[in-house]
Amino acid sequence: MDNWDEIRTAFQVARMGTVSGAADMLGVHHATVIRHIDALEGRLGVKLFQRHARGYTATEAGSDLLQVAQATEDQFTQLIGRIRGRGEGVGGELVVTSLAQLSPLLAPALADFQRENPGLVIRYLTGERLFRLEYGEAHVAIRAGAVPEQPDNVVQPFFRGGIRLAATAAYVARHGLPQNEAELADHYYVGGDTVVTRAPFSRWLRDRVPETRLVFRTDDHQALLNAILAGAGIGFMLDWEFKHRPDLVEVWPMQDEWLSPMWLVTHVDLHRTTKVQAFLSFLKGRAKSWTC
Amino acid sequence: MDNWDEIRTAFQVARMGTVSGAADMLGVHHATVIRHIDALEGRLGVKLFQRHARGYTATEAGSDLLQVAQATEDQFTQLIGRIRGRGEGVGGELVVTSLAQLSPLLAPALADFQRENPGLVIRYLTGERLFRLEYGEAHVAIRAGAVPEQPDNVVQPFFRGGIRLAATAAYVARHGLPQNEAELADHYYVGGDTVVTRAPFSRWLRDRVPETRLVFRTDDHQALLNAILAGAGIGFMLDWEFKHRPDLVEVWPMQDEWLSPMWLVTHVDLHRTTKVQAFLSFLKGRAKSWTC
DNA sequence: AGAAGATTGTGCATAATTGCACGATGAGGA
DNA sequence: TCCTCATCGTGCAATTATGCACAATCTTCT
Repeated sequence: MDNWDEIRTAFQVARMGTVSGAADMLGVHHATVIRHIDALEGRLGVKLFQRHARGYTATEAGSDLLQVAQATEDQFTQLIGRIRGRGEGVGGELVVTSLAQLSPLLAPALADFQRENPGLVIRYLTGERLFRLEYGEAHVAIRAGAVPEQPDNVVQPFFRGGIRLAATAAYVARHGLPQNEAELADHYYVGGDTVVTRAPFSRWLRDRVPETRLVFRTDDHQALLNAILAGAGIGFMLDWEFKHRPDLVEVWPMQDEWLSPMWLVTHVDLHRTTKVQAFLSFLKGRAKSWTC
Repeated sequence: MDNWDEIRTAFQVARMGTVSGAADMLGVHHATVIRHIDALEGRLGVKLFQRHARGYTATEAGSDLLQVAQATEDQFTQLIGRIRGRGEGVGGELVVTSLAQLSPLLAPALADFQRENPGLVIRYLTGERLFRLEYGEAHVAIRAGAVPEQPDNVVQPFFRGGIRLAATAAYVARHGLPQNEAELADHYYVGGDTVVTRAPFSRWLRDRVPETRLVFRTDDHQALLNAILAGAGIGFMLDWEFKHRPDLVEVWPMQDEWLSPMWLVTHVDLHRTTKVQAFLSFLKGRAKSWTC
C-alpha cells in the first residue's frame, strides 16, 4: 500500500464528515481532498464514502479505515512527542567511548552525570577497536594523541593527562632508582603486549630501554596496573592513579613530551543536541581537576 | 504531524539501512528519499539518521520511528486486505430496510440469505421513517408505490404484492359479508392510526367507508394483524399472510387498483458491489413465488 | 596498492500535484 | 415557496515534487 497521505486525507474526511472540513483540517484545498479520495477508492476498488448533499458519510470500509487511521495518528503524535522531547531534554541513551586507561577517571564522572540526569542511561564502551562515531556507535568519544581529523567529527581539546613512571616502594627497595638515562636500561618494566602503542611516553621508553627489559606485557589495562602494584616492574600510569596509591614511588620525573593531549570528539549530527552539549560541559568542568 | 509519506520514507530507510535500498523499495528516485529525510529531520529538529559512507544508520529517534512505522505498515496492510475482501466477497454487514408490512416475507428470505453467506451480518430496519440510502443508512431498500426518483439511487422493479381484504370466519359469522359497495360502510375495520398512508388500497377504503368505521387503529403492523385475527374487524393484508391463515375469509375480491408495485432501491455507490448484487439476485429469485 | 562497485549529494528539466475560479446541486429557514 | 448558505465537482494555471545526470566519497576485492 503506497501513499499514506491519502489514507490520512480519507481519515480526516471520515472524521469531519465533509470534504471542506477535512480540507480545512489538513490545510489544503478541498479539490485536493476530493482527488485523494477518488484516487484511493479507485486503487482499492471499493467506495469508502457515500456522497450526498450534506457531505461524505463513511461506508463500512471507510469506518474501518477511520479506526485504523485514528490509531495511527495517535501513534504518530506520541512518536513526534518522544522524538522532540528527546531532542530537547537529556534522556535516552548516552554512549561514550574512550581508551580503557581513562576508565578510572571517566567512570565516576559518568556515574555523577547519570545521577544528575535520572532519565539517562549511560553506555560506556572501552575496547581496542576504535568505535566509529559516523556509524552511530557512540555519541561522544575521548581520543588521545594527534588531533583526530575525521570529516563530520567535531573535535574539542579536553585535557593533557599527566603521566607518571612509577613502581612500588618494594621494587625500589630491591632495585633502586635510575639516576640517569643510561641506568634506565638496567630496570624491569611493565607495558603493553601486542598493541604497538603510538603514545609518546611509550616511544620514549622504547628509545631508551631494550625490549627484553619489558618483562611483563599485557593488553589489559587493569592487569597492567596490578602488575606494577605487585612489584613486577616500572610502568606508566595516569597521574590520577598514581596520586591515589601511596605505596608507589615516582621513578623518573614527568617529561613534557609524555603528555599526550586528549580530545573530545562528537559527530556533527549529534553535537548540537542538548544531551551531548550537557555532557560535554559537565565533562569539561570535571576535567579541570584532572589537568596536570 | 503532517505528511505521513515522509514517515513512510524514513521507515524504509531505517529498515533498509541505505537511501538507495529504500528508493528501490518505494519505487522512487533516491534523490527523493534524501529530500524526504532532510525535510522530516528539519521539521522535527532532530537527526533521525547518521550519514556515513555505507548508508544511513538510525539514531535513537530513527529507531523509535522504525518501530512505530512498522506497526503502522502492518495495520495498513491488514486494513487494505479487509477492505479489498469486503469489496469482493459477501461479508460484513448487509443493511436492508422496508415497510414493516413486508417483514413476514422478507425475514425468512433474509434468514436464508444469511445462511448461504455465513460471514454476513444482516441488519433489517423497519420503521415509519424513510431510511436514506444516500446517507449510508441502508444498502438495499424495498419501497412501494410510485417509482422512487431520488438521484444516485438505482431502482429495479421488484414484484406486485397481492393485497387481500379479509376478516376472520367468526367476524363473518357475526356480520356477514358485504354484497355491494354500499354495504361496505356497514362493517368494522382495522387500519393505520397516525400515518396517513398514501397506499392505493388505503385510499380505496377511505373513499367508501366513513372514518368512524375504522374502529381499531394502530401503526404497529403486528398489532394490526393480530387485531384482524382477533375478529376486531376487516383489514388489508398481504396475500402471503392471508394464504397461511385458514380461518380468514376474503371479504372483497382483490382489486387491480390495490396493487402497489414494489421497488428494489440501492445507492449507486453500492449497487455494483458483489454483496449487494448477490442479495438482489437472491431476492428476485425468491420473489417469483410472491407475485400475485 | 589499485580498480571496481556502491552510496550519497546537487543542479536542472520535466512531470505531477495543488490551488483557484467557477458552476451545480441540495438543505434549511423566512 | 423562494432565498440563502454550504457543499461538492471540474477545467486551467501555478507551484511543487520528482527524475535524471553527474560528481564525490568510501568500501572492498584482487
